[in-house]
Amino acid sequence: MKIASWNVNSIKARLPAVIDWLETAAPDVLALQEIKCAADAFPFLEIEAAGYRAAVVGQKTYNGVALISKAAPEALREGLPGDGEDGQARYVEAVFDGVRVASIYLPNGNPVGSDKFPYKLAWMARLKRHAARLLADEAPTVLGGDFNVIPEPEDCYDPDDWADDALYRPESRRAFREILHLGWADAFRSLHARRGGAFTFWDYQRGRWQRGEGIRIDHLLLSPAALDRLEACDIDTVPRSRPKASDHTPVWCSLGPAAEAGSLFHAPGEDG
DNA sequence: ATGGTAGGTTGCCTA
Repeated sequence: MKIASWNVNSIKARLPAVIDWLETAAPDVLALQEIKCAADAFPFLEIEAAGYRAAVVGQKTYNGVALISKAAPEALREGLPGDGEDGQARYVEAVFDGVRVASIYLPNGNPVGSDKFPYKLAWMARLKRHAARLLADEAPTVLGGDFNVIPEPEDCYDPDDWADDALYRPESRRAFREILHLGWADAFRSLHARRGGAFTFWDYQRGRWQRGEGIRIDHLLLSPAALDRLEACDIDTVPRSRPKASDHTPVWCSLGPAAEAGSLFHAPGEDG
């Protein structure tokens, strides 16, 4: 089962690129962020013509997330619990063939001196609470999305350039680690221990793509049951290389079949 | 110290 995440920076501007990627990469589930449109303005017909369906939590102009899938979504959750006053469209979650997948667009948080930074940290605290509850569920789970967090120095072309940015501030990185420490695994790092220079975002400005100066902020966090099934994970930089590209590129993972009941553990003495 | 680009909305915000 192939699961991917991609911040498309407007689904309308990126529709041909998304259709092309669905056809070439053939994910079972694709979590989109920054679709920048209301649900009733989402291009459902074009997505369905490509053989997929869409669960959309939309918003005009800003934010907006979706789950594109081959299978029908079950147990659909629209919005992150914990603040009924929060109207920003940043979270959608559903179960596909027994695997729960979330599409997360975590707040950017810049500039750090503004109220956007505490909003980011409060949102991360809400996400932590929800992520803890999800671990109590038996369904293997993938939290995919634009987390707007650079976890470690090797996830950035030049950490000094980002020292005071909300994406790299200690508070943001600590909150990200707190979620990991609940029992979630960064799928990319699980398979590529210290591979530096692997990025998912390159700023449109200053020729960052051409210079190879990116950051890794799009992540797939796996619950233990999903991590047990992890077979591959990588970043597909091809979409970022094309004309009219999003500033982000897809990250994907593939999960093998679920282990059968009773085969989860080795019998005593089996390993010698 | 600043500006550079892209997208959406509308005379400016977000990233």
